[in-house]
Amino acid sequence: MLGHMTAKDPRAAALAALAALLADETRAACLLALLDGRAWTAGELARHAGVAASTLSEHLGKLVAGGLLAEERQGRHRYVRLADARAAGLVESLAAQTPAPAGPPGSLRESSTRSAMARGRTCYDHLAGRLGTAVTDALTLRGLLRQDTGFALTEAGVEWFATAGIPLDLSSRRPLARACLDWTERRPHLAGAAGAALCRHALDAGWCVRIGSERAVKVTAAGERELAARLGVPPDALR
Amino acid sequence: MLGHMTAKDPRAAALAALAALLADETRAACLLALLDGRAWTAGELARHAGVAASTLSEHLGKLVAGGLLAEERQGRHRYVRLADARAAGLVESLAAQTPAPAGPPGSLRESSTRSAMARGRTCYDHLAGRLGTAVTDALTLRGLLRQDTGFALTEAGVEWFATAGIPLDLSSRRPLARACLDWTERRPHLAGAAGAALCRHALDAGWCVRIGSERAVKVTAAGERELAARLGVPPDALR
DNA sequence: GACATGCTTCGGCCCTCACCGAACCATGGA
DNA sequence: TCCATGGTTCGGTGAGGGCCGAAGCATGTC
Repeated sequence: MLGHMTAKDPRAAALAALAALLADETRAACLLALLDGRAWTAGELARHAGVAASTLSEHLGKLVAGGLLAEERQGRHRYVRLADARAAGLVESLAAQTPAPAGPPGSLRESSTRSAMARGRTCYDHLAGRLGTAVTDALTLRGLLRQDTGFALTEAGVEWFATAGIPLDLSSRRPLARACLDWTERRPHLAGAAGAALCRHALDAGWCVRIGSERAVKVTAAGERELAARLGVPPDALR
Repeated sequence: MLGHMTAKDPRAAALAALAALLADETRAACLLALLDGRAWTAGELARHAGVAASTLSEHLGKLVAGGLLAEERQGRHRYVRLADARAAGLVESLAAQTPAPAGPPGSLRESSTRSAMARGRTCYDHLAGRLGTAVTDALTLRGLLRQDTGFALTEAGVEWFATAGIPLDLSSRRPLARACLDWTERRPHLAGAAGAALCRHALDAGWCVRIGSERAVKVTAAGERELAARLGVPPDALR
C-alpha cells in the first residue's frame, strides 16, 4: 500500500525483468545448453531440462519475447537458438560470475564428459576450455594479442589471421577481440569476431572435431600439428 | 512429480540463483543506485526504493549473502556498497542489455536531473555519459586507446597516463582497459583500472565535481581547459 | 537513566509463476 | 484417409517470495 503507489524506476524494472528471464533453473539450463551456438528443438530442450513439453513451450515463449532467443519454425519443429552474440555474451558473463562448478565428480560417464569439456569445447561460437586458453596464451606469447593493457589484437595479429587464411570481418560493429572468462580454466580466452572466425576455421579445416552431441571438441592430429606450427602451441597443453 | 526427481544441472541452478538476486525491482533499484560507487545506508536505500525498512533489510541480507554487496556497520548504521568491480561489472553488463531508458521526460526536476546525468556521471568508479564517451573518443583519436581490434591502451596511452601524473597499477589482476556500454550514449566508454584512475584523478584535481547527491558530475572550467589541452577534447562535446 | 533513531525479526497476507495433464492443432508419413 | 509425432493452449495446484506493520534490539543523545 506504500510501495504500490510510488512511481518505480523504469531502469530498475527493465533490469529486473531481464534478470527474471534468467532467474529460473529450467530457463537457465536451456540457455546454457544453447551456448553451443546451435539450434535445438523444443522437445530436445524439454528432455534436456527434464520438464514437460508444455512447460518448456511457455519458457521458450518468454525467452523469445525477451529477445534472448530467436526461433525458426520448420515443419512441425520449433528450432530455437541464442538470438545473437549480445545475448550469448549476457549468458556468458552471468555464468562466469557463478561461484564454481563445485561438487565431487559424479558417475564415470559424467566425469568423462566433464573432463572432455574441460579439455576443449565451444562457447557459443568460439573455443574454450584448455584448448581455448592454450590458443589464447599462444597468441599472446607471440605478440598477436595484447592482454596487459586491455584485450585486443595487434597489427601482427590481424596479419596472422590474414596469412592463415582466416577471414576477419573488419567492417562489422562486433568487436574483433573480446575477453570471455573460461569456466573451467578461470582465465580469459579469446571471444569476439576473431574468436568466432578462428573457431569456425578450426572446425572447417579439421583442426578439431565435435565429439558427442554436446559442446565438447577434440583436437585432431592434424590440428595439433597446425597449432604447433602456426602458433607454437605445445601439444601437451591440449591434453 | 517428473521434474522434481531428475538431478538438475548445478550450473543452471547457480546461474538462476545469481540472476534471481537481480530479478527483483527493489533490489535492482538498489544495485543501480549503488553504481555510484559509494556506500549507502539501509535507510537511504529504503527511501530511494520506496519500501519499508524491514523489507529492504531482507533484500540487503540476500544481496550480501549472494556476494554482490559488502557491508560495513558503523554505529547504528549499516553501510552497504557493491562488493567489488566484478559485481559492478555484472550490474553494468546486465543493465547495458536493457532495451532503452524509454518514456517521455517527466517533471522539470526529473528531466533536468536526467540531462545532467546524460552530460556526465560516474558509473561505479569511472566516467560515463557524454563526458565519458568524449574522453574515450579523444583517447582513441590520439592513438592512446585502440578500439578497432579490441579495447586496449596503447604504449603511448600508458605513457600518457604516466606523464599526466595519473598512477596506473600495472600489477593488479584487474584489466587496465575495459569497454563499458554507456546507457545514454549507446557507445562504449573506458572502464577498468585505467578508467577508474582517470576518474579519481579528475575528481581529485578538480576537473569535475559531483553535483547533487547522485552520480551526476559537472566539468569545471579548469577541467575543460585541462581536457582540451591534454586530450584535445572539444569543450562543446561536454555540453 | 530516559528517549529517539536505525535496523532486524516475526507473523501473516497475497500475488506471481513454474509445473502438470488433458485436450487441441498442425505437419508429415503410411 | 488415418495415424503418429511435435508443439501449443488451458485450467488447476502449490510453493515461493515480496510486502507490510508491530514488536524487539541495539546505538547514540539528552
